[in-house]
Amino acid sequence: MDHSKSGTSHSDSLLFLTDEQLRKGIEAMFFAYRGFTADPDRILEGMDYGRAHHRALHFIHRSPGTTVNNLLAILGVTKQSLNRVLRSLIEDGLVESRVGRTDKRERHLHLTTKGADLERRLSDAQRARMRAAYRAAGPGAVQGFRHVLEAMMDENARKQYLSLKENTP
Amino acid sequence: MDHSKSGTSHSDSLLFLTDEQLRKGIEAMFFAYRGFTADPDRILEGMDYGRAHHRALHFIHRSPGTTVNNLLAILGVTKQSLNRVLRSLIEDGLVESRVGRTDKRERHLHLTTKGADLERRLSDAQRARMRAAYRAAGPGAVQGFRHVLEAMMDENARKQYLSLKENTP
DNA sequence: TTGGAAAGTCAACAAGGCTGACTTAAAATC
DNA sequence: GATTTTAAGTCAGCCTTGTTGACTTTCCAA
Repeated sequence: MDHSKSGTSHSDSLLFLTDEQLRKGIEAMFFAYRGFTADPDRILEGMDYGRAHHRALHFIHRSPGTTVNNLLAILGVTKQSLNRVLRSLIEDGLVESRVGRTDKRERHLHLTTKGADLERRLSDAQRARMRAAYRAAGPGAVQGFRHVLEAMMDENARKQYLSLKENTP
Repeated sequence: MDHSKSGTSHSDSLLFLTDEQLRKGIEAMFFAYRGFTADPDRILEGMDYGRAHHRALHFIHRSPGTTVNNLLAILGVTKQSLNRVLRSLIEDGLVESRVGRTDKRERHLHLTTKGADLERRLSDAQRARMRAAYRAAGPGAVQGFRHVLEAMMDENARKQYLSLKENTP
């Protein structure tokens, strides 16, 4: 517990961090995450879908042809939990599940036109908020934001995050 | 949709942001939030408590004597949802509910010694991760991180965030 | 040919959200 | 002083999204 005079804003390279500063960061994460999910949540309410469906659509869009196992690892949920979500998306014709060519046990997931449409609505909203936040915070802030978030991830998640293709910062 | 040459990292003041860059930010939020909640979740698993209890403990610790209505506004959940959480915390002797002096309808919430102990365990873990992330990202990153998160909040949440006392950045 | 991996399914449960309806006590207003 | 409004609490029931555990089918690989 290092209580350094409470409220000193030294940004020297030794980086003294008071409990106050750290708590502010923690609370910022809490409130910001609510904003981060608010727009997609609003779009999805009324449809039969929720945040879990959004996440599936996002990562299938991002990595077309990904396998179920792959998606499982990225989302960090159980097979049964993902299956419930995936089943409804496939039944409703938003996602297509193709039997693997080389390994026929695998299913490769793709968005249909309908699925891509919804994904676009959701990600447009989310990108718009992100863009506004970046603009408001200024050019320097963007790098710092990403660096702190990356350092906050679990080792495993960071590897997955970095290995998602098109990774040109 | 502005596709500017894909992957150019201009940090000029006009701040051209490609969809790729924005998507990376979105995914960073997703993976980082998992890390952010991982340690408290681990501590709480096995106890009868969850993330909702953690949040209540955090904000009661942060604003001792806060009323139920106040907490409701900060957490952004319904009375019934918060009540379930609060009830178990009070029954187990982690939180004390005191009748208001001036307005006897109000209940003012305080942590007991036992409640403060658990809160400390949880926030120590969360602060340790935050501190490590800040250190890894370097001095400049901290400001950027906070600025972007603040700009990402809903108007309402931002006001609540800023009005939480001891706000010395 | 057999063992193990990928996918899918059924059942049951828990946490933590929600709505709606209603009570009690006390403050505020008319 | 009577009435209305506010703060808190409660009961019942529902939904989403997570969990375990058990089991099947298909198919690759040793």
